[in-house]
Amino acid sequence: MNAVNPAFAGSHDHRSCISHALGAAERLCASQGLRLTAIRRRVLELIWRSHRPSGAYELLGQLSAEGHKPSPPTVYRALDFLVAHGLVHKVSSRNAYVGCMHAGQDHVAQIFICDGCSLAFEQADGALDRRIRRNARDLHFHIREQTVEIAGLCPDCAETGRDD
Amino acid sequence: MNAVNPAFAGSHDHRSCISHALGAAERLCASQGLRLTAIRRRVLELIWRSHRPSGAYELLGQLSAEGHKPSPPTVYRALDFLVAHGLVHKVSSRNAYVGCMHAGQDHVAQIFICDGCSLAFEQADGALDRRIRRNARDLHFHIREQTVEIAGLCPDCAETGRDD
DNA sequence: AAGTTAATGTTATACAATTACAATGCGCCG
DNA sequence: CGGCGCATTGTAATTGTATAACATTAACTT
Repeated sequence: MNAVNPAFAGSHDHRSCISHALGAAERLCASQGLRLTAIRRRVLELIWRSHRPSGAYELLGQLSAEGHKPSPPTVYRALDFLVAHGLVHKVSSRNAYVGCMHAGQDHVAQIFICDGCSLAFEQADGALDRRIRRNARDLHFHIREQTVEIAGLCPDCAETGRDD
Repeated sequence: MNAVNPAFAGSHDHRSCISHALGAAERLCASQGLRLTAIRRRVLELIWRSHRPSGAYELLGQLSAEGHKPSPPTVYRALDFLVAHGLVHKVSSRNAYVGCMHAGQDHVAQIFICDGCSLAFEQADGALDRRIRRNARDLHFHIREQTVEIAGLCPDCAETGRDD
């Protein structure tokens, strides 16, 4: 797993990232009877423009630039939908949103975010998840959600000395 | 480690929590040549009033109530100081701050936060930390900071069915 | 005492998120 | 077809969170 790292690895065919993500979203919505409406789809596409987490108002700005001019609740509702159905992850430490690389796969994600270039990479280490669940069990704590975010420097930025 | 859970365990002598935290802060500042100024100390005390993460504007309100009337940057600067020196942890998933239970002990914390009563409990599982560090190393990622937050229900709230 | 740096004060603003309510679209059933 | 019910979107206002930029004060150094 995680043999190659699409986000941190040198270059990758990002077009296929996008189409893969959109395809997965469509399949997931179809299979679960969910509606991937125009805004939801558009927000998902915008988020997938890159592997950098997007802020809600950044997305709002991009939608406005297209003439669409939605207001905050519209964007937040789309984001809520996408997050709720596992198509997008919220990056709490940045108040931003990034496309999920394992949509529809039932996983717990850990997200690495580079302080230099802002690229994010998602990992799904089951052993890590289990360790956290075990710790919770020992505390008699019932987990609803895990937030695991690791900030630092990606290989590129570490090498070139970029640090913010 | 973590034999007893001061936050989730039934009652505990919170007065000693506070004095322990303040004492640790004073010792740490003394030993590192840092200045635990009046606001910084006051903010730390306010944070330690409970084991529930406090929002910056909540602290601001409490300071105002005491006649102190600081403005946001003042509080954020105090918080930045406390976080930077490991006296307080930021709980990103809640935009709030909670006292660190292992100040000066060089650890990586995982924070459990109850959706029911908002109590937070800090754990420092070294094995978990090492696992994350190992994953990072495999990705050639240089960690600056880990954010590990687990939301759910504490033993009490799980039992009484409180869920928000 | 003057110079230097850290800390705080002040004003304004940027960014993030939600509340409350209105309007619209869409499926379904009679 | 027409109308009911529900999900979705639109709109306006507000609340909450955080920072920028610059002025002032306090403390430490020589």
